[in-house]
Amino acid sequence: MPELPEVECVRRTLAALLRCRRVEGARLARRDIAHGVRGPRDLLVGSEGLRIDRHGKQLALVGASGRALCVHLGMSGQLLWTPPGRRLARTDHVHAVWRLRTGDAPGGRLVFRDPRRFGGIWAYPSSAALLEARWSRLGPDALTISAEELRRRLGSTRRPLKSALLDQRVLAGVGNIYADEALHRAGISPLREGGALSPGEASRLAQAIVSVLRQAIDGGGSTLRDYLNGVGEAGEHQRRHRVYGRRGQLCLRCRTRLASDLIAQRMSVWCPRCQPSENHALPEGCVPRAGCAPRGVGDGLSTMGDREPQPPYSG
DNA sequence: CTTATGACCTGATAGC
DNA sequence: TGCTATCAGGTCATAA
Repeated sequence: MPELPEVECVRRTLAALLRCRRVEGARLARRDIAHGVRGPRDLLVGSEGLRIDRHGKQLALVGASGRALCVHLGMSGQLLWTPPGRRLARTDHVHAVWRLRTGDAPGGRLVFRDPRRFGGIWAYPSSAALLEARWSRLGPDALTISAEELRRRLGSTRRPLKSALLDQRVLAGVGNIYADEALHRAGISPLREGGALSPGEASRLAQAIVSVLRQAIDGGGSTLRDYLNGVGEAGEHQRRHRVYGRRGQLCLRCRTRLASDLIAQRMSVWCPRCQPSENHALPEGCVPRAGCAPRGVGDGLSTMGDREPQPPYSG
């Protein structure tokens, strides 16, 4: 379910809470969603001063002792904190519960819920071990991707761009929603060959990826169905989607009817006019095609915030 | 090696 | 109302 912005919102809403709490106990309701968990310590019981990191769509809870627990929300996962004395909002599909403590007082509970069970948790003796076993296999975090690095990661792949952008080994954090949104903002078709981007196109795409992800984080993420942040709040960014979920409707930039098709088994939506599938070899910095209004003008959507200083995403 | 495909799950919704 | 089919934000193993 959650892509980078949603996972980052979960991280931010939990960071301060976890930093000043200790894990008093943990309960694993389903063993099959947990990996490498042999005892309570693997679930961070006894750990305090928890840090919460993120790479792409994955989270890591790291105790002061160094023990690390990777949490992947998969498609339908939630990591939710509930204050002391409050009952859980939902108890179905709750696979793990951590009982927290603040000094002598109860510190509430942290819950991992995942109806579809595409997510899970992975325990490691250290954050270095987690990095080595999991995060080293991912591409660079999409929130900080540069044009040069994006182009390098795409290499000479013949796959459609959409397909390459969804590959977490190329770039970590982009999923179906933000791939389509970024490609639309960049004016590049999802069908273009991944390895055939010009430096100018790669630059537009990298900027579009970073800015759409930042905007989405500012908007609290996209809540389409059941995404909630770490304290149970829904996001608002779905109201700013320009192509995702709008198949058959008109392009908000040029009023052309949006095209849609399955690419890499995922529904993809794009504007055939703003995002031509042929590379017209335009000079660097050129807006994709005549007839399209300049980006951010006349579409009723502000691009403010695109150039704000980059917020921290770790620690 | 790269790329494509189906499998893994549950729940919401549309259509009959 | 109740049934079935389809679709959904993500990976993973396996096959081509």
